[in-house]
Amino acid sequence: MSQMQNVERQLREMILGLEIGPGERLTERWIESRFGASRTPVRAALLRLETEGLIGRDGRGWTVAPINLAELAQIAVYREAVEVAAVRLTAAQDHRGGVDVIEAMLDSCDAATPREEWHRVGMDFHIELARLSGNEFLLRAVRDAMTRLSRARWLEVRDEAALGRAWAEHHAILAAVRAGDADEAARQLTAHIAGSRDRLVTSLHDERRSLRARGFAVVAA
Amino acid sequence: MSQMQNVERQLREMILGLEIGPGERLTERWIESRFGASRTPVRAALLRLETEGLIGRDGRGWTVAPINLAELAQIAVYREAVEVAAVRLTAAQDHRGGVDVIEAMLDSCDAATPREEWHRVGMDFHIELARLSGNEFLLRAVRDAMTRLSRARWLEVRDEAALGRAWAEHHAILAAVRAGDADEAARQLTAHIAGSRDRLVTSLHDERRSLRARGFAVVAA
DNA sequence: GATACCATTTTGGTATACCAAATCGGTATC
DNA sequence: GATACCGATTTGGTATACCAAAATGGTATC
Repeated sequence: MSQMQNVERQLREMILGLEIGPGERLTERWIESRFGASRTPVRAALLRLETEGLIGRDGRGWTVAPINLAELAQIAVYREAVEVAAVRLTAAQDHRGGVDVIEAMLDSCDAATPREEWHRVGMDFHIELARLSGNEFLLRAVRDAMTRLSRARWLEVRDEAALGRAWAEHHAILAAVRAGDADEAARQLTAHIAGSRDRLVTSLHDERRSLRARGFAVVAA
Repeated sequence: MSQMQNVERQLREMILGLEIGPGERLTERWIESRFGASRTPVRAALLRLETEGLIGRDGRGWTVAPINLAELAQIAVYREAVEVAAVRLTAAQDHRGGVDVIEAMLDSCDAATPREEWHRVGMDFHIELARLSGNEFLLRAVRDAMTRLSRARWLEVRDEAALGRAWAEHHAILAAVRAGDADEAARQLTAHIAGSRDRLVTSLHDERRSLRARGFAVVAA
């Protein structure tokens, strides 16, 4: 694997894992020494992460993207458009096998599963569901949206009940897809995304002071 | 303007303007000498154009993205999802002023207008319509889709009648938006995108031999 | 005449040196 | 004590040198 991919992957993990906080400044020299690569692959990695929306330019210089509540709301609208389109395509095909795999993925989470795994599976559910549509652009869009939501979802304070509700909604979506009922699948998915957005934005809005106290930049809605 | 932006912009224009043909190989050294920049900004520009889908990697080395009929069909599905979502949002708001501006843009094209301008306005119509939604992600998605469609639309053999029909459909969409009729706007837009896709894929499929004779890589559906 | 093989060249990947501009610290002034 | 100013430092932008791997072309062999 090239140095560029190495730096890109590790830096992305540090940002998504909040090891580098939202709003934090990055210097190419720091990354260079941190990962033992020269500036050339570092710059390449930064350019890619910029297009992913994980970092941005602050005049000259680089900044980790802040948590932006208005942006989260806009992403929900975007997600709904592409995910509903994808699930409608999938429901119109015969994808029972693919649905089974996704359902097994959901069921692999239980009380003993670490929170990190729930987080990953919660995103992969949407990505894998989009993949079944067979449309590369819808898949890419969903993956991109999930990446941008990742940190916010990680910071969200989720209670057991909310997680259980989300999983029930996931199952309901799959059931509709399996039945080939595109309208019902779209309805369930729309409701799920709206609920997810509301919980997310409410939680982060309530927690914004403590997040800022941790040094995280949070942009209000 | 930095060298990187310079190279990126000029190279994009050369690719979209078909001065560099679909499927053609690019070497960093050639670009370097062609634009009088060193390899550092050249590499940065290439990385950005890669994320735009205008160039891709061919093992080691860079290749201008071929015209891909299957991809064009997938983009149509993607476009429909995001453009319909955007136009529904817009119709639900009061955007008469914005609609007027777009309509004036359409009306600025007449028999004396060069084909290049029709091409640009035909894409800007969809981009500006998406902008009215106020959603950055839907706008970005539409802009991205238009960029990827640009070369194919330029190669398309369009007769006067088809262009007139497209313009009439544009006006119908705007009328529905102005009336606040989201369902009608969505219907008109969906039909417009489907028709556009059919004409595009059919035209390029018919012309694929002559395109290949011009040295353009055309991937079948 | 076709093909396998080797030397040469070319290419992308990387490291690094240099520059101008922005930033930062400290000092002098009010 | 606040502030304006100036030099030292840091930073991103760029050019360039070097390397290993891949592509190329020519040659020898069958």
